[in-house]
Parts: sequence; C-alpha cells; structure tokens
Amino acid sequence: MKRATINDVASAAGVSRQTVSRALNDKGEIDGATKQRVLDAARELGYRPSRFARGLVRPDTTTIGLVVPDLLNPFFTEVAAAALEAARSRGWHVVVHATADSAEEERGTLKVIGSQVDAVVGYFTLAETELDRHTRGMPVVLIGRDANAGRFSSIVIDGRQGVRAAVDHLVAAGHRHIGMLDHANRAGPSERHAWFCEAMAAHGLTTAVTGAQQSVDGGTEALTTLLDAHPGLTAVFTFNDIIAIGALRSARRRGLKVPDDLAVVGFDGLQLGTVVDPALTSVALDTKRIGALAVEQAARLLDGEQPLLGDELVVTAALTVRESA
Amino acid sequence: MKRATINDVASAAGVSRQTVSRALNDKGEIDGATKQRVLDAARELGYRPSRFARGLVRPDTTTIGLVVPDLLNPFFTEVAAAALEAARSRGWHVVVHATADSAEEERGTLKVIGSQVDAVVGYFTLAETELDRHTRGMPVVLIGRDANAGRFSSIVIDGRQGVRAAVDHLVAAGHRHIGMLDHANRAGPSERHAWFCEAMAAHGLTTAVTGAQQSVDGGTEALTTLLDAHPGLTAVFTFNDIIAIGALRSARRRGLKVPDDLAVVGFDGLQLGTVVDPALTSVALDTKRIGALAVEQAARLLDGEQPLLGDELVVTAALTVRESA
DNA sequence: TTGAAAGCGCTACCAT
DNA sequence: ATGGTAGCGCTTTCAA
Repeated sequence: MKRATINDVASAAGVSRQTVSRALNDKGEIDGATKQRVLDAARELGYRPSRFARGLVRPDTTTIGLVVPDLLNPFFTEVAAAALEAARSRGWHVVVHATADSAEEERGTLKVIGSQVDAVVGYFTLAETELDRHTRGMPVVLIGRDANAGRFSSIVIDGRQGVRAAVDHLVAAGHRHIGMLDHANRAGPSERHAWFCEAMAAHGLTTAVTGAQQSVDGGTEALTTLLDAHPGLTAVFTFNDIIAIGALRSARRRGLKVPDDLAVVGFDGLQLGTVVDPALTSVALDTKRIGALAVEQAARLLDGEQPLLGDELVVTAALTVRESA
Repeated sequence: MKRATINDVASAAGVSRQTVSRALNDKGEIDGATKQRVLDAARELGYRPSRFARGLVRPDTTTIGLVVPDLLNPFFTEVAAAALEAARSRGWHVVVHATADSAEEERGTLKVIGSQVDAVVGYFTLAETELDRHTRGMPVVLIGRDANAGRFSSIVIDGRQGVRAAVDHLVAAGHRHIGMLDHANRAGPSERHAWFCEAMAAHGLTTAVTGAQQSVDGGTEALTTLLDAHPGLTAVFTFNDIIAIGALRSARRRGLKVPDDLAVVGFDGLQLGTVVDPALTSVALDTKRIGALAVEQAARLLDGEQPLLGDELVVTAALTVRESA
C-alpha cells in the first residue's frame, strides 16, 4: 500500500494542497471548519508528510552518520556521547550505527547510510579503497586510523607517551616482569602492543603477551592463561579497560592482591574504572575530545573550511594513576 | 554561500544534469572523459548531492528518533543498543538524541527532530499535551510511562513482581530491617519505591528511605546518609544498579562485608553488575526486550497495522540473584 | 479564506 | 553517449 500524499488528503477533504499544508502547519488564514475537515481526512488516511519533500523546501538540516563497533562497550559510548553533544550544539542530527566489528556490517552500514547523511564519522576496519567506493565524495572522518595521507581524515590516537608513562610508573614501583594482555580478534598485535614493547625496551626489559577477547570474560581468561605460562609476572598492561577489569577479577580468584601481588594497568581511562575495586589505573584517552574533534573535522569538511591537519587531529593519552598500580 | 547543485556542476562541466547524475552514480552509458570532467567539476565546486532530493526520488527509507536521557548510563545504552539492532533488522535508520533529563532539552529535541524522522521512540518527562503539540500526528512510543490511554503508546515497566521477589528473598535470608535508596532528582518517590513498600508491607515490615543522585557517587553518599540515620539496617534495595554500585563502595569503605553485614539489591540487572565485587543481585529488566518492543510498536504504528495493546506492551522484571544478597 | 502556479534538487524514461 | 522532459511531495509566492 502506497503512502498517502498531500494530494490524497486534499482531494479527500475537497480542498487544495496548499490548504492542507496550511492546516497541518498551523498557519493562520484558514477557516476553522476547513482545518478540522482536513485534519480528519489526514488522520483517516494515515497521512504523514514526507520528510524528503519537506527537507527539499525547508532550510537545510545537516545529518551525520556515527559508526561505532559496539554501543555496549563503554569506550565507544563515551565517544558517541561526546559526538552527540558536539553535533547537538551545531543543530545537527546524528544517525548511529553499530557494526559489531564486522566488515560485512560496515559495508551494509555504508550502503544504507550513503544517501541519508551528509558526512560519516567513526570506526572502520574496511580498506580505504573500499571505503572510498561506498562513500563517493562524502566527507569521512575516521577515528583511530593513520589515514591522513589519503582521501580521508582521521583522528589519530597516540598512546605512546601514555604507555611509556605507565611502564615508567611500574618500573619505578619495582616491577621487572610485566606482561601484556593484547586484543585477539584481529590480525596481528596492536599498536598499543608496539608502544608497550618500545617502552619496555627503553628499560631493557622484555615481555610476555597473551591475546584476549574484548570483554570482561576475555580478560579473565587471558590473565589466567598468561599467569599459568609466566608465574613470575608481577604486573600486566592490558589492551583496554574492559580486559583489565576481567584481569582484576581473575587475579582476585587466584587469591592475588592487587596491586601488591599483581599490578594492573588498563588503557582507555573509562569512568567504569572507578567503580571497580581496586579502582583501575589506566592510560586514559580523552573520549570527549575524540568525539568532539571528529565532529569538528566533519564540520570543516562540510563547510569547505580549512580542515584540521596533522597534530591538530592527534589525541594523546595520559596515565591516570588510581589504585590498581 | 549557497550549496552547489547538480545544475551548477552541469554548467561548469558543460553538460546536462542527467550526465552529471550518471557520472556521480557510476551508471554506464557515459564517456570516460566526460565522466572525469564532471567529477572534477563536482569536486571543484564542493558539490554534494542533496539527501532530500534523492530521498524524494528513491525508495523510502524509514528513520526513527530515539530519545534517551543519557548515553553514559549503561541502562539506556543497553536499551539503545537493542533498539538500534531492531531498527537495523528492518533496514531503518535511527537518529539518537540525549536529553540530559531536562524538559528544555526534550523540547529542543522534538523541535529539531520533528520533520526529520518518521516516528519517535524513547524517554520523555514532558506532559502529554506538550508532547502532542510537538509531534503532531507522528507516531510516538514512550518507554516507562503509563500512557496507553491517550494518544501515545507506552512500553510499561512492571517491576512489582520482581521487587516482591527481591524482598521475599531478603526476608527469607532473615532480613527484617531493609532500607531503600530511591532516586532524588524528581518530584516525589518513584514507582519502584511504591512497589518496594508494598512488598515490605506484605511481610508486615516498614522501611527507611533516602534519595540518591543517579550516579555511583550519589549511591555512595546516600548509603552513608541512610546508615548513619538507621544503623540497624541489614539490607538495602536501590532505585537502580548504578546507585547500588555506589552503595557497594560505601559499604566497603565502612568496613561492612557484603552480603554478610549488609545485603544490597539493585534494579535494572545491568551487565555492569557482574564486574563489581561482589556481583550485584538485582531486579533485572530485559533491556533488549524494551528496545525491541518499542521499535516493534513504532513499526506497527507506521504501517497502520494493529498496534500492540495492554499486556503486550508490558515488560516485567525478575530477580537475578548474584552475590550481593 | 482559498487556489493556481512555480520550484526545491534529483533521477527515470524516452528521445536523439 | 547525451539531452529533454516529467515528476517525486511539499511549501511559498501571488492572485482571486
């Protein structure tokens, strides 16, 4: 069944389109009875004005697509909340999509989103060529990808300093045997792993690594695996706070006191880290800044202004010392 | 500066509109050189096709507005994730707005969202008359409001059974002095408070209540206040899990063992409750169902199908016993 | 108070 | 391979 249009309502009510428009938009200059008749006809037909036809005539509204892997992961939620706020302050709309870290979902999202938004902001794992194909000409701001060379802008996450500070902190506390719980769901070790190794190497230390699923349970399991293989470890650095919280739980189950028997340092600096006991020490990212920066860059791209470049797009991490290390 | 249209590109490239359209949409039947010329002109002018004009011509896309108070509260995030998923499976788009629990923001959201979405789903505190005024004729599905009488549908949260089960559970464990940490940020006690009192009364018990801000810190403070005033309490029921987690922390700081010295029961059943120690016992709401149901009802309203009615819109709560009680 | 006509930007269809 | 024409559904002049 086709949707009723303004013309259907007009003929049903025995008036012209513009009269319908007047009735629906509470314009003056219309007879009370006529108005009522039109309203009734509209309800009768289940008429709803077309957003598109309206948008075509009315002043522009900007809508951006925000793409995150998973809204249940607090990190992405914090970024999303920040992006939403930044968009709101500009009077923009935000369409949110979750891709579950799947390339297939990313493609689907882009296809669906393509003609519905003015710009896309968010997390993608797709290759640039494919991204390009699906977003022809639309401004795209990536987060956490080193892609400022090509067609895309990217908010770059630089955790090198922060991770270095974390390792320094651990070493200063006397730790020499520090392991890492990296992520496990993609090909190869993470950038965070590289930063960690670099920092360790600066102290002349080596390390042991285990991959963990990106969930609390994943962290719990992974720490068990890691400690079974390397019982001498006195500290662990994790890919993110979620995994760290799992590690905390695992340590507790083994009867290890944190931070005395085992120090734990996460990455992300989630607010969530303050509700666990002991509160999580973490290499903190400014999630607000990430979201706001991404939207800001999208705005510049949309307005044809000078886009942010190089350092302006970099978000650095800083060590937040709480209780777990 | 006005946005470039397809006509601008056409004249710049010295071709007709349709040729521009072909070039941009990768249609065949176009000379390679021409296509390149058009693409160059488009980039030159910063041309981006109008979503609205496209939408007008292409098959309809449904977009709904999802309104939540706060994306940083995991409860709403869980509901939002479920709604997103339900929408995705229908090929719908979801525009997300956060209102920060402010009536002013709600109004702003409705105004902005009004002509941009096909239906609105979510949390509102605005009076029905005002909601009506801002949403003229658009389907609206409220969550957690008893509004199925008027123009609006609402997903009703019925925690009576669940709260009753929680109190039964506590009483069976020997508790007689059970307090409550209610919310504090609105006028009057909550419905959850009423359910709680009712369940207590069924056991011939009375209770003591303190209001808490809806945050972890709020819960921490409130439990301190409550216990200072009523040192004899051996258990507390809280408005939600966030507050309960704050209470857990407060108990720990007082040196109280949970659940031995103080049992704690939350409300919401968040996944977050499993990462704290002890894991939180909670009256659990099926957040997935809430989100899915709200979208389902929106779908029926949009399609003019028979909407869900009465019991079909009710989501009940069930006690999830973990470690804290 | 109401209606007729124009046009928003785009794509589909039919010519050429 | 390219262009002309029509029309998507709506609002906004301008007349009546």
